[in-house]
Amino acid sequence: MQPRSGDAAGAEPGSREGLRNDLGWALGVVFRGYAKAASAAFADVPGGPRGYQVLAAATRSEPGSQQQLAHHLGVDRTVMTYLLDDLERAGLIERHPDPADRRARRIAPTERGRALLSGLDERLGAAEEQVLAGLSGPERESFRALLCQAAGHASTLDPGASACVLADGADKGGC
Amino acid sequence: MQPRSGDAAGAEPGSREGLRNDLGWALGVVFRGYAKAASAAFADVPGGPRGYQVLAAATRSEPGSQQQLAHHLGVDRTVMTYLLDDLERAGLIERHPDPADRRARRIAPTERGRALLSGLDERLGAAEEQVLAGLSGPERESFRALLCQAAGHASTLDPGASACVLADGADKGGC
DNA sequence: TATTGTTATACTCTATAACTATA
DNA sequence: TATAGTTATAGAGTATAACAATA
Repeated sequence: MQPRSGDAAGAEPGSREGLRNDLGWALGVVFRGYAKAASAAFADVPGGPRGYQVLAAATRSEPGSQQQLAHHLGVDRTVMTYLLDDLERAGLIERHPDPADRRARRIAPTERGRALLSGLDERLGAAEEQVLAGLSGPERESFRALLCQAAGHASTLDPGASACVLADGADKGGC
Repeated sequence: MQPRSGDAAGAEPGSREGLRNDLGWALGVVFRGYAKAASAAFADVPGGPRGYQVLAAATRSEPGSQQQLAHHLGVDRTVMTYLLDDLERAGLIERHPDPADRRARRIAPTERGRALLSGLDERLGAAEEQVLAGLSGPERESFRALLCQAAGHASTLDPGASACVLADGADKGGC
């Protein structure tokens, strides 16, 4: 099996151009790898990885309205409703009407939600290590920093910028 | 509008832990940004960004069988069939039976496919710049290198490794 | 029997539109 | 009138299973 493709045509002279393409390929590989690892790690959490993200945002920062949080996580507001339904049904978060604007709702973690979250952080760490396994310690830090820098810039371009709302006073986006 | 969330609870002391989470968030932001930009750039290409990736692989490297290419791009083999159907219908690629294994098919670009591809590369460059806008020139190169390193490692872990098949003799995965 | 590619089907995820309540 | 959230519906994308041809 596996015919060992070294026999056929092979790379062409113009393969330098082909390398540029690899940003998209590499981004896809890493993203899918992370999504897969995170989904496995959070299999028992309602909503999976995004359920975790919502719980973390509700616990550790000021998530704002449902819509702001949805935008921050890159999901539709209707999806956020389903996500919060599941988390609330599981007793992990609660929706409180915002006194300032009674149309909006503020998301708060329950005691159970807070307790669960601390355990989940360890699992996330393992999943991240799996994705960054090809990098050394210093390389991982560089990669994290550059990735967050790019992401912060991209998210601030978005109108109604999400990151600014979540990270009080932090000017670097979500990082 | 926009109540300026600086008034409420704010970040908690334990926000250091929250930062670890941002790898997933940043990865999502950058990936979605890239996907969006690439989809817009390749709106008229059958299959969008992945149609481009297939066309590029068929033209500039040895894509192997449909299944190998599908694995490399992280899609199901059935999806690859639909993708190739569209590209073939548009006259961009052709499927030739593999003489060595007549179950398999080798994908080859048509003249029209080759001509289209060179024009698409420019569009891709613009899309990439958009995603990396938050990074300086040297930072972009570092980011590319680290990302490809991580992706290369991740894809070689996969059994039936995809990158090795595509990159003749290249030991660094697809990069 | 196992594998490549295809097809048909079912499922998941996401987006669209219509509705309630507040502003 | 416009907006936050909800709900129902439709759509895109994806995976599962069964099939034909070949190994």
